[in-house]
Amino acid sequence: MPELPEVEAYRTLAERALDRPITEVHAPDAWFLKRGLTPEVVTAELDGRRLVAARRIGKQLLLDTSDDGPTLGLHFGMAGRLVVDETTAVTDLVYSPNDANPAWDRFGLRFADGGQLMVRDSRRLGAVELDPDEARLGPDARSVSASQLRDLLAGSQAPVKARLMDQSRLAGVGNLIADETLWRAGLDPARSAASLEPADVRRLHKHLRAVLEDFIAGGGSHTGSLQEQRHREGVCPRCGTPLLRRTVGGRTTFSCPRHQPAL
DNA sequence: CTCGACTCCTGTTAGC
DNA sequence: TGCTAACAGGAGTCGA
Repeated sequence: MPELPEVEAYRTLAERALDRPITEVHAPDAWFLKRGLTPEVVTAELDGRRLVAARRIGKQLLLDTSDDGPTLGLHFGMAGRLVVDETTAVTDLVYSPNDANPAWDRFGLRFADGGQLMVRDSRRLGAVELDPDEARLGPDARSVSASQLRDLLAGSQAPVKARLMDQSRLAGVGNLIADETLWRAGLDPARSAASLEPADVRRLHKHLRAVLEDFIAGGGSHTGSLQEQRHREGVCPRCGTPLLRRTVGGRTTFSCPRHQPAL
Protein backbone atom coordinates (compact mmCIF):
# COMPACT_ATOMS: atom_id res chain seq x y z
CA MET A 1 0.00 0.00 0.00
CA PRO A 2 0.28 3.00 0.35
CA GLU A 3 2.18 3.02 3.59
CA LEU A 4 1.45 5.20 6.61
CA PRO A 5 2.21 8.57 4.95
CA GLU A 6 -0.15 7.88 2.05
CA VAL A 7 -2.94 6.73 4.33
CA GLU A 8 -2.44 9.84 6.44
CA ALA A 9 -2.98 11.88 3.27
CA TYR A 10 -6.08 9.80 2.56
CA ARG A 11 -7.30 10.49 6.09
CA THR A 12 -6.94 14.22 5.62
CA LEU A 13 -8.76 13.98 2.32
CA ALA A 14 -11.52 11.92 3.91
CA GLU A 15 -12.28 14.78 6.27
CA ARG A 16 -13.88 16.51 3.32
CA ALA A 17 -16.43 13.72 3.31
CA LEU A 18 -17.55 14.23 6.90
CA ASP A 19 -21.07 15.32 7.85
CA ARG A 20 -22.53 14.68 4.42
CA PRO A 21 -25.56 12.35 4.32
CA ILE A 22 -24.89 9.09 2.51
CA THR A 23 -27.50 8.40 -0.13
CA GLU A 24 -25.94 5.51 -1.98
CA VAL A 25 -23.37 2.78 -1.32
CA HIS A 26 -21.39 1.50 -4.29
CA ALA A 27 -20.12 -2.04 -3.67
CA PRO A 28 -19.85 -3.71 -7.06
CA ASP A 29 -17.13 -6.14 -6.01
CA ALA A 30 -18.28 -8.47 -3.23
CA TRP A 31 -14.80 -9.97 -3.09
CA PHE A 32 -13.50 -6.62 -1.88
CA LEU A 33 -15.70 -6.86 1.23
CA LYS A 34 -14.10 -8.91 4.00
CA ARG A 35 -15.12 -10.85 7.07
CA GLY A 36 -18.44 -11.96 5.67
CA LEU A 37 -19.61 -8.47 4.76
CA THR A 38 -22.02 -8.34 1.81
CA PRO A 39 -23.10 -5.49 -0.46
CA GLU A 40 -26.60 -5.71 1.02
CA VAL A 41 -25.40 -5.44 4.61
CA VAL A 42 -22.93 -2.63 4.04
CA THR A 43 -25.58 -0.69 2.13
CA ALA A 44 -28.17 -1.16 4.86
CA GLU A 45 -25.69 -0.16 7.55
CA LEU A 46 -24.41 3.01 5.90
CA ASP A 47 -27.29 4.37 3.87
CA GLY A 48 -28.73 7.47 5.49
CA ARG A 49 -25.87 7.91 7.92
CA ARG A 50 -23.02 10.42 7.85
CA LEU A 51 -19.31 9.99 8.39
CA VAL A 52 -18.41 11.81 11.59
CA ALA A 53 -14.68 11.17 12.07
CA ALA A 54 -11.73 10.09 9.96
CA ARG A 55 -9.13 8.19 11.99
CA ARG A 56 -6.03 6.23 11.04
CA ILE A 57 -4.12 3.44 12.72
CA GLY A 58 -1.09 2.39 10.75
CA LYS A 59 -2.26 1.76 7.18
CA GLN A 60 -5.89 1.35 8.18
CA LEU A 61 -8.35 4.19 7.59
CA LEU A 62 -11.28 4.23 10.01
CA LEU A 63 -14.41 6.22 9.29
CA ASP A 64 -16.87 6.46 12.15
CA THR A 65 -20.53 6.94 11.33
CA SER A 66 -23.42 8.83 12.90
CA ASP A 67 -26.25 7.54 15.08
CA ASP A 68 -24.12 4.86 16.71
CA GLY A 69 -23.45 3.36 13.32
CA PRO A 70 -20.57 1.04 12.50
CA THR A 71 -17.02 2.12 11.80
CA LEU A 72 -16.10 1.73 8.16
CA GLY A 73 -12.60 0.26 7.81
CA LEU A 74 -10.71 0.81 4.55
CA HIS A 75 -7.53 -0.97 3.51
CA PHE A 76 -5.71 0.04 0.37
CA GLY A 77 -3.54 -2.95 -0.39
CA MET A 78 -0.58 -2.25 -2.62
CA ALA A 79 -2.22 0.01 -5.15
CA GLY A 80 -5.33 1.53 -3.61
CA ARG A 81 -6.19 5.21 -3.74
CA LEU A 82 -8.82 7.29 -2.06
CA VAL A 83 -10.79 9.72 -4.18
CA VAL A 84 -13.18 12.32 -2.76
CA ASP A 85 -15.21 14.40 -5.18
CA GLU A 86 -12.75 13.42 -7.93
CA THR A 87 -9.78 14.68 -5.93
CA THR A 88 -6.97 12.22 -5.31
CA ALA A 89 -4.78 12.69 -2.26
CA VAL A 90 -1.60 11.16 -3.58
CA THR A 91 -0.72 11.77 -7.17
CA ASP A 92 2.38 9.67 -7.48
CA LEU A 93 1.95 6.14 -6.28
CA VAL A 94 4.71 3.84 -7.37
CA TYR A 95 3.52 0.55 -8.85
CA SER A 96 0.00 1.87 -9.31
CA PRO A 97 -1.52 3.36 -12.44
CA ASN A 98 -2.47 7.02 -12.25
CA ASP A 99 -5.42 6.87 -14.62
CA ALA A 100 -8.97 6.63 -13.47
CA ASN A 101 -10.60 3.46 -14.70
CA PRO A 102 -14.21 2.93 -13.58
CA ALA A 103 -13.51 -0.79 -13.30
CA TRP A 104 -11.07 -0.02 -10.48
CA ASP A 105 -13.75 1.65 -8.36
CA ARG A 106 -14.15 -1.14 -5.84
CA PHE A 107 -16.15 0.65 -3.18
CA GLY A 108 -17.68 4.07 -2.70
CA LEU A 109 -20.22 6.30 -1.03
CA ARG A 110 -22.46 8.82 -2.76
CA PHE A 111 -23.53 11.84 -0.77
CA ALA A 112 -26.73 13.86 -0.83
CA ASP A 113 -24.91 16.82 -2.36
CA GLY A 114 -23.86 14.72 -5.35
CA GLY A 115 -20.25 14.25 -4.25
CA GLN A 116 -18.61 10.94 -3.48
CA LEU A 117 -15.88 9.04 -1.66
CA MET A 118 -14.32 6.22 -3.66
CA VAL A 119 -11.70 3.51 -3.16
CA ARG A 120 -9.93 3.03 -6.47
CA ASP A 121 -7.72 -0.07 -6.53
CA SER A 122 -6.43 -1.57 -9.74
CA ARG A 123 -5.03 -4.59 -8.02
CA ARG A 124 -7.94 -5.58 -5.76
CA LEU A 125 -5.69 -6.18 -2.78
CA GLY A 126 -7.47 -3.59 -0.71
CA ALA A 127 -10.36 -4.38 1.60
CA VAL A 128 -13.50 -2.96 3.16
CA GLU A 129 -14.96 -4.10 6.46
CA LEU A 130 -17.27 -2.88 9.18
CA ASP A 131 -16.08 -2.49 12.76
CA PRO A 132 -12.59 -3.83 12.13
CA ASP A 133 -10.75 -5.20 15.13
CA GLU A 134 -8.53 -2.26 15.97
CA ALA A 135 -6.78 -4.24 18.70
CA ARG A 136 -5.13 -6.47 16.12
CA LEU A 137 -2.83 -3.57 15.24
CA GLY A 138 0.22 -2.52 17.20
CA PRO A 139 0.91 1.08 18.19
CA ASP A 140 0.93 3.54 15.31
CA ALA A 141 4.44 4.04 13.97
CA ARG A 142 4.08 7.82 13.89
CA SER A 143 3.62 8.03 17.63
CA VAL A 144 5.41 4.92 18.89
CA SER A 145 7.68 5.63 21.84
CA ALA A 146 11.30 4.54 22.11
CA SER A 147 10.43 2.15 24.92
CA GLN A 148 7.57 0.62 22.93
CA LEU A 149 9.92 0.12 20.01
CA ARG A 150 12.48 -1.47 22.29
CA ASP A 151 9.89 -3.83 23.71
CA LEU A 152 8.51 -4.95 20.37
CA LEU A 153 11.99 -5.74 19.10
CA ALA A 154 13.24 -7.42 22.26
CA GLY A 155 13.78 -11.15 22.19
CA SER A 156 12.85 -11.70 18.56
CA GLN A 157 15.05 -13.79 16.33
CA ALA A 158 13.23 -12.50 13.26
CA PRO A 159 15.03 -9.96 11.06
CA VAL A 160 14.59 -6.45 12.45
CA LYS A 161 12.99 -5.44 9.16
CA ALA A 162 10.36 -8.18 9.43
CA ARG A 163 9.57 -7.11 12.96
CA LEU A 164 9.15 -3.48 11.92
CA MET A 165 6.70 -4.51 9.21
CA ASP A 166 4.64 -6.78 11.47
CA GLN A 167 1.43 -4.75 11.69
CA SER A 168 0.28 -6.52 14.82
CA ARG A 169 3.31 -5.17 16.67
CA LEU A 170 3.90 -1.84 14.93
CA ALA A 171 1.30 -0.37 12.59
CA GLY A 172 2.17 1.57 9.47
CA VAL A 173 5.64 0.56 8.34
CA GLY A 174 5.84 -0.94 4.87
CA ASN A 175 8.68 -2.04 2.66
CA LEU A 176 9.92 1.37 1.54
CA ILE A 177 9.76 2.99 4.97
CA ALA A 178 11.55 0.01 6.50
CA ASP A 179 14.39 0.15 3.97
CA GLU A 180 14.77 3.94 4.18
CA THR A 181 14.74 3.92 7.98
CA LEU A 182 17.25 1.09 8.35
CA TRP A 183 19.47 2.72 5.77
CA ARG A 184 19.45 6.06 7.60
CA ALA A 185 20.04 4.29 10.91
CA GLY A 186 22.91 2.25 9.48
CA LEU A 187 21.40 -1.09 10.49
CA ASP A 188 21.45 -4.29 8.47
CA PRO A 189 17.80 -5.24 7.76
CA ALA A 190 18.64 -8.92 8.19
CA ARG A 191 20.00 -8.58 11.71
CA SER A 192 17.82 -10.27 14.27
CA ALA A 193 15.70 -7.77 16.17
CA ALA A 194 17.11 -9.08 19.43
CA SER A 195 20.67 -8.30 18.35
CA LEU A 196 20.14 -4.54 18.44
CA GLU A 197 21.90 -2.71 21.24
CA PRO A 198 20.05 -0.02 23.21
CA ALA A 199 21.89 2.65 21.23
CA ASP A 200 20.80 0.97 17.97
CA VAL A 201 17.16 1.05 19.08
CA ARG A 202 17.36 4.72 20.05
CA ARG A 203 18.88 5.57 16.67
CA LEU A 204 16.29 3.47 14.88
CA HIS A 205 13.49 5.23 16.75
CA LYS A 206 14.85 8.65 15.91
CA HIS A 207 15.16 7.84 12.23
CA LEU A 208 11.78 6.12 12.05
CA ARG A 209 10.08 9.23 13.36
CA ALA A 210 12.07 11.45 11.02
CA VAL A 211 11.39 9.30 7.96
CA LEU A 212 7.66 9.31 8.64
CA GLU A 213 7.51 13.08 9.09
CA ASP A 214 9.65 13.60 5.99
CA PHE A 215 7.43 11.35 3.91
CA ILE A 216 4.21 12.87 5.23
CA ALA A 217 5.51 16.37 4.51
CA GLY A 218 7.23 15.42 1.27
CA GLY A 219 4.37 13.73 -0.45
CA GLY A 220 4.80 10.02 0.03
CA SER A 221 6.86 6.95 0.69
CA HIS A 222 8.50 7.16 -2.71
CA THR A 223 10.35 10.36 -1.79
CA GLY A 224 13.11 8.63 0.18
CA SER A 225 16.78 8.94 -0.67
CA LEU A 226 16.96 5.23 -1.32
CA GLN A 227 13.96 5.13 -3.62
CA GLU A 228 15.65 6.26 -6.81
CA GLN A 229 18.36 3.66 -6.26
CA ARG A 230 15.85 0.83 -5.81
CA HIS A 231 16.91 -1.08 -8.88
CA ARG A 232 19.52 -3.66 -9.74
CA GLU A 233 22.20 -1.12 -10.62
CA GLY A 234 21.44 1.06 -7.61
CA VAL A 235 24.20 2.54 -5.47
CA CYS A 236 24.24 3.96 -1.94
CA PRO A 237 23.23 7.65 -2.11
CA ARG A 238 25.78 8.39 0.60
CA CYS A 239 28.90 6.62 -0.56
CA GLY A 240 28.26 5.18 -4.01
CA THR A 241 28.76 1.57 -2.98
CA PRO A 242 26.58 -0.78 -5.05
CA LEU A 243 23.50 -1.61 -3.02
CA LEU A 244 22.84 -5.13 -1.83
CA ARG A 245 19.57 -6.50 -3.20
CA ARG A 246 18.03 -9.52 -1.48
CA THR A 247 14.88 -10.82 0.15
CA VAL A 248 14.44 -10.12 3.85
CA GLY A 249 11.22 -10.87 5.65
CA GLY A 250 9.76 -11.99 2.36
CA ARG A 251 10.20 -8.61 0.70
CA THR A 252 12.68 -7.18 -1.75
CA THR A 253 15.27 -5.35 0.31
CA PHE A 254 17.96 -2.84 -0.62
CA SER A 255 20.75 -1.92 1.76
CA CYS A 256 24.27 -0.53 1.73
CA PRO A 257 26.77 -3.23 2.69
CA ARG A 258 29.13 -0.52 3.91
CA HIS A 259 26.88 1.61 6.12
CA GLN A 260 24.63 -1.28 7.16
CA PRO A 261 27.12 -4.05 7.87
CA ALA A 262 26.07 -7.48 9.06
CA LEU A 263 27.21 -8.29 12.55
C1' DC B 1 3.90 -18.31 20.36
C1' DT B 2 7.13 -17.43 16.56
C1' DC B 3 8.57 -17.36 12.03
C1' DG B 4 8.91 -18.39 7.05
C1' DA B 5 6.61 -20.03 2.89
C1' DC B 6 2.72 -19.73 0.14
C1' DT B 7 -1.30 -17.40 -1.79
C1' DC B 8 -4.50 -13.82 -3.15
C1' DC B 9 -5.07 -10.28 -7.75
C1' DT B 10 -3.82 -7.61 -11.78
C1' DG B 11 -1.08 -3.81 -14.19
C1' DT B 12 3.58 -2.66 -15.59
C1' DT B 13 8.01 -3.61 -17.08
C1' DA B 14 12.14 -6.23 -18.21
C1' DG B 15 13.83 -9.40 -21.30
C1' DC B 16 13.90 -12.50 -25.14
C1' DT C 1 7.16 -4.84 -32.45
C1' DG C 2 5.12 -8.38 -29.67
C1' DC C 3 4.75 -11.90 -26.40
C1' DT C 4 5.96 -13.86 -21.71
C1' DA C 5 7.60 -13.99 -17.19
C1' DA C 6 8.98 -11.64 -13.34
C1' DC C 7 7.85 -8.29 -10.21
C1' DA C 8 5.31 -4.94 -7.40
C1' DG C 9 4.71 0.34 -1.39
C1' DG C 10 0.23 -5.59 1.54
C1' DA C 11 -1.43 -9.04 4.43
C1' DG C 12 -4.03 -13.50 5.68
C1' DT C 13 -3.36 -18.44 6.36
C1' DC C 14 -0.98 -22.57 7.17
C1' DG C 15 2.33 -25.55 9.07
C1' DA C 16 6.95 -26.62 11.02
